Amino acid sequence: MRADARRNRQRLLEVAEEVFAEHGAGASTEAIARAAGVGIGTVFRHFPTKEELLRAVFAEHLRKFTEEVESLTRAADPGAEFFAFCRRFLDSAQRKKALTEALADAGIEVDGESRPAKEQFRQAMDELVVRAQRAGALRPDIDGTDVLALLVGAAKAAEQFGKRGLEVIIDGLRCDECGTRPGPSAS
Amino acid sequence: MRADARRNRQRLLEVAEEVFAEHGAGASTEAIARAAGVGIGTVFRHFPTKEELLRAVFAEHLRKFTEEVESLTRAADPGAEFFAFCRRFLDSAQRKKALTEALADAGIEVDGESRPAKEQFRQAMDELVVRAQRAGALRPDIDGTDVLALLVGAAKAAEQFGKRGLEVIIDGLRCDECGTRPGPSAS
Amino acid sequence: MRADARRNRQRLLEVAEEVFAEHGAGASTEAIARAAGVGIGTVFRHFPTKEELLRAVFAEHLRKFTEEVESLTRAADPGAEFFAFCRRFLDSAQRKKALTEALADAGIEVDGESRPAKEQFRQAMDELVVRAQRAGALRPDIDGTDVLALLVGAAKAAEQFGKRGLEVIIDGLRCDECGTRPGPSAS
Amino acid sequence: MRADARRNRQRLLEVAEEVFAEHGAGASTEAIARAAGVGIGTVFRHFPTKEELLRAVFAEHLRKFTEEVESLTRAADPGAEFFAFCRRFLDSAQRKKALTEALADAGIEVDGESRPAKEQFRQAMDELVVRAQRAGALRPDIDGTDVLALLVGAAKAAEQFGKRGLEVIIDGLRCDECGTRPGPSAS
DNA sequence: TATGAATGAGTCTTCATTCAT
DNA sequence: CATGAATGAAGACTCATTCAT
Repeated sequence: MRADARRNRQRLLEVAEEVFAEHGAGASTEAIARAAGVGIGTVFRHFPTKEELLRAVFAEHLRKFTEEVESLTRAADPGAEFFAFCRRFLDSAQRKKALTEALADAGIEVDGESRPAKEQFRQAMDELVVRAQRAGALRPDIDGTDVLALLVGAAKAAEQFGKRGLEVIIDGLRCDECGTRPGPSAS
Repeated sequence: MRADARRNRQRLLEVAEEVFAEHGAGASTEAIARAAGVGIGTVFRHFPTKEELLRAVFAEHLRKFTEEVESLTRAADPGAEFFAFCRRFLDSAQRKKALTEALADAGIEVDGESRPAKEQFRQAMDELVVRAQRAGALRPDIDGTDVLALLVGAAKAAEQFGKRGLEVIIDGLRCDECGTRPGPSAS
Repeated sequence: MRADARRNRQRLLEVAEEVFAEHGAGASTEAIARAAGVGIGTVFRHFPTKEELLRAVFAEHLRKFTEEVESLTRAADPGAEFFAFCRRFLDSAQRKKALTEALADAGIEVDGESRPAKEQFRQAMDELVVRAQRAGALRPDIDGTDVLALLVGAAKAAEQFGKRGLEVIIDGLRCDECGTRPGPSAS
Repeated sequence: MRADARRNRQRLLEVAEEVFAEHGAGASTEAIARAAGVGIGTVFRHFPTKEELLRAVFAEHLRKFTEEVESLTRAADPGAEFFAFCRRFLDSAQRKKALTEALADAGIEVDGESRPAKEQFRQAMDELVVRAQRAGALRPDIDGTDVLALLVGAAKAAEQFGKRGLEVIIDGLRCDECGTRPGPSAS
């Protein structure tokens, strides 16, 4: 029986991610239940509040995202991989405005449960950044949080203006002229 | 009597800007009426639809913003002035998330009335950018729209992460090494 | 000054008749003010309540209608004139559903002011009927009120089904076979 | 659970018929909810729009009415039964002004769902009329739609003037003197 | 007196949440 | 556990009526 429940919960999370991504956080709980093929009561059994559902969806999103970032730290060319990651981020952000905005909130809300997840996520980002910096591809005066901020901002900008802004940001991040730039040389 | 009405309308716009900026576009019309100290009927008399109210608030915001940008094109040092403007933008965007997001939409919705206002705004931005580029302070391969995109993105990022991201963007925008950078040298 | 007022009042009555006839009694007072080219305050100065406006419009309608009916009692051929009147009634009722329905209420509401008007109207109808009856064209067991009822009903029916129903009613009203019909011979 | 819902829906229909009949279609949805002893949300769950509620009430009314008419076509004396039906119609129309008016619209609105119901209703009326005509009790130059029109009109008239008008109409419908009347002898 | 801005009760409708089945 | 019917607070919008100008 609990297998059913777990399967339902998972399905709900996936469907909700889909629906929220498409219609924003304003999507009705009923719409999600319908899309998941369950009764609305089931949604509220698993997530007693719409906010909790949103939180859970975001947590799942964060989890998958963290996983991806972590996997990148095993890349051969950290510099190239870093910038490829940036571009990939924008692509995926297209269809997930709401979630990307939620991702932006990763810096703020410090309530219990998702704390560790956020911490892990930040560590992964930092690791990614540090490796690229060590490879001399990335300016040394920023950290993972800064990069996330810039990417979220770039995604926001891309919503309306296309992705040209990202290239400026990337140029600002590069360290091609590390030696000549006045920026600090220590992390 | 029309003086009263105009005063009320103006007051409503200001209050609505305040309220929307604080609580987002989801703020209830009633809340705005309350904040303005008028009955709800008055709000709807001036703005027959919530959307029209939002539009009007945004139009006012855009107008003031355009004015500011235009005033900058008379600055002595276009380069310095440009970067100062960027920083000022972020400061003012703090208290106006919703409006800044609406500003982002300036690129999209092309419905009748606000069209000219947007066009004027874009021209002002372009002028600002071109002058900074002529002064050799700004990379030549971008235009006013790109800058707006980046600033909106930076503001979005700053909501959660502070303003450090802006510096990266600014570094990406600079043209200290115009000659050495691989970017195109023509506008 | 009072000339202005009187002219305004008259104009309002006419316009209101028009508007109520077209959009029903649900038409907004503001719409009437607009159509009359006056401020809404003026409407309420002349008719302190929407209901009073409706009443006044109806009273005017009734007055004109009574006039017409009275003029008919001077006709040469009372029978022919009577049936012509019936047909004319339907034609004019087309564009004035709401008023015709209001006319139906002439039988009911017995509040002060319009009492005499209704009485006068009923007398005119009775006179019209009696003359047709004396001419042997109309069955003798009905009175003006009955005829009004039938015409109002026919008008209602005609809204949806066309005017064929009227002919049946007319056949029922005729007295071609007065002698043979079992109906009572006294009024 | 669906049993409950069905019961509620049925109850709502009945109550709504009552309320609309008494206060007209302008009666507030809230009033109906109150009268039915349910929350307003329940009304909107069953009938997502006030218009849909009105439609449903009318459809139910039409259904019952059609049933009654159909049952009459099995009567022994079609002529007597026909006129009895006319009189009964008026009686029932008393308490259902709004619905009777809606019935009048049966001739007009031709939107999807209620189409078949209206068709069935009209057939039943035609059958009723034809049988009375075959029995020599009804003039042959009219059909079911005409009769409905006349009855609706008579009901409207009766609202204000009582039922005497109906007798005139009935006299117009009779065929006692079919041979002598100038009306056409073919259907 | 005319005006039209202001008012707010009332209307339809949505949606998160609860609970009987 | 799942279901979906019931709930009612809240939101956008309308309109008769009042009143300052």
